[in-house]
Amino acid sequence: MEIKPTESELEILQIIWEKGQCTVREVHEILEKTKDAGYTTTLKLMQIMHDKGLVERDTSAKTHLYKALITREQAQNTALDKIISTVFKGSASQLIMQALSSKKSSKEELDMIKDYLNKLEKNN
Amino acid sequence: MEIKPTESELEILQIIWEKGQCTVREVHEILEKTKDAGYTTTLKLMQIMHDKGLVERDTSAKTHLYKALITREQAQNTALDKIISTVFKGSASQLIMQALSSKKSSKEELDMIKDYLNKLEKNN
DNA sequence: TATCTATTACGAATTTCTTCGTACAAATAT
DNA sequence: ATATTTGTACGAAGAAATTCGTAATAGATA
Repeated sequence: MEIKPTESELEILQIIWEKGQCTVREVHEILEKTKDAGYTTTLKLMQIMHDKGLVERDTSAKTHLYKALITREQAQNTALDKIISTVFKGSASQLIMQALSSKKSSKEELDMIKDYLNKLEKNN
Repeated sequence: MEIKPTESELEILQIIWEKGQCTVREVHEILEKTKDAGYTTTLKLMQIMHDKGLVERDTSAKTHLYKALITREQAQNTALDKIISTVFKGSASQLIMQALSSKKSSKEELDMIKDYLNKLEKNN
């Protein structure tokens, strides 16, 4: 089975992940800040996401409540796989180095990454 | 100015980056191995890429020669920015950790990354 | 109860991306 | 010279994603 949310669907998922569960109105209000689309557009998108099995919803009340059916981690991995194969020649370590060099993390973040690396090497 | 190659355009760019420059035929022959589309489809896509300014071409001979106008690094950064903002809550270090944990690199790669980290911290 | 408002349903228009067929031109082979 | 092969140009069909308008309905309010 394939999970490949579209661009707009990811924008919506992000909001749902953050909140845990959402009404269409809540999603739309947040979306509106950065995007310029009508309420029914958001509604339709969320209905389509439901058809695709990306979200589930509780329809017991008039206002439906949506929850994500895929985790952020799943979406992260799908996204990583895609860009690793399309722009990083299949090399995850290339991606990591590029992210390190161009996205400049703080010292704390770098330390965290280093710790994690050490832990990884120990477990081999 | 926005550079956002589509999925198919990236597949083509990848081949051009690899070879430096390409004819449509060369690109198509490689594409064919993994994809199932006609020659004129590849041609059309490359013409569109030219219209968009993603590639330039030398039309002095009958068979045109295409070169990339954006670098792999640019495309990598655009792609990274996009997924960092859509699925990693804006955190590059999150992306790095996730890549480390789920894409398991070899010992050599891990060492390379660690070296790079040390170099980074020194330069601060 | 009657009216107003918020919400869902859904078809359809729009836009973007992909694919292909056909026409024509240049190079090559017969 | 003519036929065949190889290439580009380009319109348009097809597919996928996004956007919106309108209708129906449930709930809230007067």
